Amino acid sequence: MGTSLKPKHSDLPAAPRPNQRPEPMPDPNHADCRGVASVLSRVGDKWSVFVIMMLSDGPKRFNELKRMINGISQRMLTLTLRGLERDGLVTRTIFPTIPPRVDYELTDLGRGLQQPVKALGEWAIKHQEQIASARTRFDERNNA
Amino acid sequence: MGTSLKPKHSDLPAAPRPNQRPEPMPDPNHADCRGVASVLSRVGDKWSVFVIMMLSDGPKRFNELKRMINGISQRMLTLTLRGLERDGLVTRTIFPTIPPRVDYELTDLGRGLQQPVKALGEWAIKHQEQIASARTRFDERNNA
DNA sequence: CAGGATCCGGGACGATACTG
DNA sequence: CAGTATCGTCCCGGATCCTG
Repeated sequence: MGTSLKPKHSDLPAAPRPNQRPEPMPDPNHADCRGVASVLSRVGDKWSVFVIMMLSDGPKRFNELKRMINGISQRMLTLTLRGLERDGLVTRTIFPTIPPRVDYELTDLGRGLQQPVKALGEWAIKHQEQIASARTRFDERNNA
Repeated sequence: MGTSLKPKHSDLPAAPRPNQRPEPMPDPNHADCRGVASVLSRVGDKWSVFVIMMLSDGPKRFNELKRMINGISQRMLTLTLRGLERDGLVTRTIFPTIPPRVDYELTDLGRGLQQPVKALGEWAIKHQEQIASARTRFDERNNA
């Protein structure tokens, strides 16, 4: 698989990323497939994307992010940040002050990822109406 | 959220897309957020991406896709194709022959989506080593 | 303030069996 | 061949309580 650690079955507390399954491997021409898929999963993860977006303009603190994203639980924020940190997309800097302070910041890699993601986001914005109407049409023509 | 139909709670049989949750809305500046997020989810969905890839070079039949993707269950293939069809990314053409034959083909919209997706894929390939090593480093430095 | 530990429901997904 | 129906499992993710 590539991403997860497979703690066997249970709910490993601080799991770096409880994502992905055993990964049956779609048998592609390129063996890169798995790695690519795991990156795509990152992008498909709503929270990860939002966090990356919020970090666009400089480092942020934990609760700062939590407030900005509004709707994320602290559990998911922690998990998401751990995942991003694990992939080398964000850095986590601890200030041993009291009360404690932790800053999260995009790495160069993370900033690099922003570009293709934004491209996709712009495509999404540009075509969201087409998609929305396609959906309603499909739904209408397809229920009693 | 924009993608699903919310059959209330149960497992609606032919649900266009049993994906996504109630969508707490991350309170972004742009209201586009939801629509964009749903598109990103599409891309994050491994199967959807693979199907789109396999359809790059012309229309394919159901079992043809199933064999090409190898590892996908017919259930997920059906669900995935329905989702893509619903979003107007692929078309479904039925030939009332016997035995039945159904062709799936990318729409212009679907082909358009390929480009940003490929951009992302290329980024992923280009940096997968960085990410992989970041992961192992993270994992090593972080377990007893 | 930043996050670990736990409990728990619901939905995603696979496997199997059946149909037009 | 191209699906649909049903069942069961797993695990994602929210809510809550606790700590340094």
